[in-house]
Amino acid sequence: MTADLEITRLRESGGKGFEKVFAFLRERLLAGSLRPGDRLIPERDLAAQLGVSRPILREALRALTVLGVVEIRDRVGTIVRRPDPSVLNDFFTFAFAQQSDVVDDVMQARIAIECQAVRLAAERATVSDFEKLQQALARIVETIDDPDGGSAADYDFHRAVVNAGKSETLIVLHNSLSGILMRSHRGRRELLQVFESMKTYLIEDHRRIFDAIVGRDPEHAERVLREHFAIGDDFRRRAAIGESDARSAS
Amino acid sequence: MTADLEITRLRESGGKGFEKVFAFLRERLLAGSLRPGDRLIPERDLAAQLGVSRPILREALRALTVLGVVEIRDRVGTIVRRPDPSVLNDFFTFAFAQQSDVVDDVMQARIAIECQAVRLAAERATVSDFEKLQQALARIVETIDDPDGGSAADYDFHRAVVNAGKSETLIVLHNSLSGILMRSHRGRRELLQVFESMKTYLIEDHRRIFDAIVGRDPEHAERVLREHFAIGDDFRRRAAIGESDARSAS
DNA sequence: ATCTTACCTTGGTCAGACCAGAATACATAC
DNA sequence: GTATGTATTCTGGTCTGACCAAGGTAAGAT
Repeated sequence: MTADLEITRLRESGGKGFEKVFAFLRERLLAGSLRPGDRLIPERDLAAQLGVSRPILREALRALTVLGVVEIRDRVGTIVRRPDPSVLNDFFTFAFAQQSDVVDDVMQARIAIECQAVRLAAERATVSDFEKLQQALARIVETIDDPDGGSAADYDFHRAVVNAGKSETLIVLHNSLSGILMRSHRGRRELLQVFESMKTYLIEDHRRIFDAIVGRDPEHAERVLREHFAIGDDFRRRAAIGESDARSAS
Repeated sequence: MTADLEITRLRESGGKGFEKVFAFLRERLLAGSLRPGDRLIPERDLAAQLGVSRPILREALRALTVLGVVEIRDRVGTIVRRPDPSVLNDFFTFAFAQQSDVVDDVMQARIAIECQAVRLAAERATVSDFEKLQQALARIVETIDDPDGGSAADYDFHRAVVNAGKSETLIVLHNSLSGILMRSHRGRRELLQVFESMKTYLIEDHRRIFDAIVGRDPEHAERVLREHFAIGDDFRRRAAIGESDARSAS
């Protein structure tokens, strides 16, 4: 069997015990000889077959767990999972925990993702997507005076847009990035009270984005969305320098 | 000390041993009480303080290792690292190992990243970036008849563009995505021999992208880049249906 | 045929031990 | 006084064997 051969090779391959085992399992997972849904053999047996102790084997399994590749179920067994994008969230959380100044940088990535997604959305969105967008739009209008709810509604709309793009990768990335951004500045929305004109901006912009998607116009959709981000950024800039609606009416 | 309080709280907090320890360390890392460069206390002591056995503690440390948050150095100690984007690569590798049909989907994300990056590049690129782009451009011309070298040169140029955008997040994402794409279809470039006209496309397009960046025109830069991707996609489409230059000269 | 119950399996954890090499302290030689 | 070499300590890396609790299962009772 190929399996036995590989195990033999594993035994004499260099590296520490953990590295060996991890590399072995990793290869198996990547090669596809272990597929989602499969249940690994019991830890004791597997450890014996791989020539390591159970604690070491468990280190490797735990490592694969945080990567979302396998799932260790208590008193049941270790089963192979289809990679879950949520682990990305884990990583991003760590990656951007320290410096909060990277928020603007992460925002650039979010803009990138959404601008591409909105193009795809304009091409691929289904009627079902239209409905969801419409609902999200309605919620934005409803919650326009509620900072918390409004923030959620805003996020839901953007998520609906990305979902409508039908790109798994973009959806995954957008989710992770949004997670960071939400954790970072939760109260950012509060400047809504400062700028009365922002309400119109919020409603009108999202409506225009919606229209562009329904109108199947990728170019226009991206342009509007990009403009939307730019204006939002401008609002924040003006809030940062302490401007108010009165003075900014130029 | 706050530390002791937290440890006390940890002892009685629910969850399995591993979860407890992992959550504890995670919190510490995120909160910033453990900063990059710090060395954790020895495993034995830490395990004792946390009220778990060493194997369990090691599971948690190993988990943090694959997340790139800490580094276990043999016979030295466990030190906190600044999160390394390369772990993203690890995840993406697993995530997209099975289905090769997601390649097109990942490509969408790459396009998204690059289009945003090229805009930023047009705004932020330094003279040093110009030089690197120029060099990459020259290499594309040199290696136009060499599939392997040409592919590398192409990649280098695009990477230089993203780097010129000066967004750490975009750079990280682009790296990971490129890694997947390169692993997936390594020989894709071979259709170069089929389409003679592709040579001109390769050289001219990249030159135009370069010019747009130097010209500080974000809009134009993105448009050209997007067009570049579209044409490349078209080449692949035509190759897929077995077309050649002769028939495609319309 | 269905319900109980005892057993076996499996992950979760612990305690203590040994190894090898890095780090450090210390004693010696120059 | 400095430099070199050696002994000790510290630290991660690993193993062994054991115990627990609960899910699964099959034998036994109803």
